Amino acid sequence: MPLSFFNTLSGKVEEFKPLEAGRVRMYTCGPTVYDYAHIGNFRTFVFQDILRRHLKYRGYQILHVMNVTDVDDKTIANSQAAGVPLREFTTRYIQAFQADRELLNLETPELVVRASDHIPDIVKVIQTLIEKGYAYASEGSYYFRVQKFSDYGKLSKLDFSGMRVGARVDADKYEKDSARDFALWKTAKPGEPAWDTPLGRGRPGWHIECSVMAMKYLGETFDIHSGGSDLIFPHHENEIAQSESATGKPFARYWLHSEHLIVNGEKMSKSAGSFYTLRDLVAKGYKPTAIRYLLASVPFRKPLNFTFDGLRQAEQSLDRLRNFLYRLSHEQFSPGENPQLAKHANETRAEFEAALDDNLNTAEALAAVFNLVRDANTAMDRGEFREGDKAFFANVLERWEEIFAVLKDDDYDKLRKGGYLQERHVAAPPLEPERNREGILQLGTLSDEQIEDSIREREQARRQADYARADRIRQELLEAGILLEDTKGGTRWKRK
RNA sequence: GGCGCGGUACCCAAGUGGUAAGGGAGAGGUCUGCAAAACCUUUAUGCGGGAGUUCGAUUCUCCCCCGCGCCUCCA
Repeated sequence: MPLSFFNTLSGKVEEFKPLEAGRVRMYTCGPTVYDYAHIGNFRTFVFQDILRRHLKYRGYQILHVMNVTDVDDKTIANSQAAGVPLREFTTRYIQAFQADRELLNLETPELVVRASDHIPDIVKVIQTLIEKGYAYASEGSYYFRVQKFSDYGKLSKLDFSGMRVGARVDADKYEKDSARDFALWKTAKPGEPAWDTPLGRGRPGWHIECSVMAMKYLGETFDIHSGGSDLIFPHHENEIAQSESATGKPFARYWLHSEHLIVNGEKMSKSAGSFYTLRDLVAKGYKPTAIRYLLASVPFRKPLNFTFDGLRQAEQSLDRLRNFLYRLSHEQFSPGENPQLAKHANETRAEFEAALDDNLNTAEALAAVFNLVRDANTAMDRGEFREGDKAFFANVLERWEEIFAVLKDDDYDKLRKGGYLQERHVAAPPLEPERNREGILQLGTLSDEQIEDSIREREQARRQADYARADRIRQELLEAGILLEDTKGGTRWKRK
């Protein structure tokens, strides 16, 4: 099957063919930076990351633009509440967002652009819309006249003919000719940030920034646009209306939307205590790579029910893969090659590639690799694995990792460098008094040297057949979050 | 009410008109000083419910039930 995606616009899985051979122009809706992003947001961002990684894997050169909404009602309200100027306030959250992205191994798009840096571009497009009769002014604000755009509703499949106006009454309703019209430009309100422009003093509406920035960097027609399913209406519908009215050309060709993450079967909510940021989960001791694994493991078109049990399962699954990787790199095998294994390795690569081509079926891509791992482990246990097979397996896993980016166990280093571990000085469970006094057995605080010292101590005890002491050391380390495994090649340790 | 996404074993989850991938968890076993890891065996005559089409449906059609989302704040 050729590379195919479910396109919201057509409602079908379609073969993907970019406008320009070998090149993909892609726009993704990024965060509104009024607070830390939550794991529901990251579900979408992980999906977008898998998307861009797979496109790269398939040899496309990518130009990926992600916006940051840094001027809207929420950013203004929160910055004012914090007593910090808007620009400074949003910059803080952009930095926090980038730090979270790095923890989750999300690649940085070629361009990350801020709405507030594009005011003149926005004004120009609004002026075009006014000239073409799609926009009108009212009390200092400008609105898009939805009725003028006959294709309105083609993305969301909403039928507006004869539909009564929704129960929710917008504050701007009486300024608009029609309740469905939406703001392109909002006139300045006292005390709010505003720009002096030919349109008057004010700020952009929400939707226009994406139309403007996407077209500025990607052209009037580009390949892929994506975001969470809640953006289909009104945000993306309005982007299409504005952009296509301004240019007379199709806007984005493929629209990809990820389904939402829910928590314990319900929408995340602060009042229900089910609202989690990445930091919240890290503070609870979960690894970012396990979180990425969980978010990536469910195909993007399926709602993902987040539970802590599910997160623990993800950790276990990931450990299985990492354990195999460890065996692969640390065990010695007899010389030669096992042709059957090499064949299986190559087949596995074809399988996970085909799975991803099929609308990014990550679950199937995972299954292919687990099947290979099981068979390789079996071969290793039976002595049928050969030194020459290593390369095939390493290659398959490396290729797989280009997409999933979860195998490298560098969470601890990244968390420490990012200052995340400061929140993790949790008191260790009861331990031997003299060790506890040293203060070195707190969770996540043992250095590699300290761990290796303890392991040497235990090795000595084992040689002397003092298993009680050896087991005690192992238990202490375990309580400090360090797991030991005695392998043929010596004792291996890892951070739980 | 309209539109959309789902409902597969204890949990997560793939998938197909021809008889259910994979992961986690549990149980038994092998290995190990013991663990851990790994391996082997085992856990859905069943795929929300009902009717229909068919030689045959979990997979197609219709109706119904349930969960989630959207219907101008929302990834």
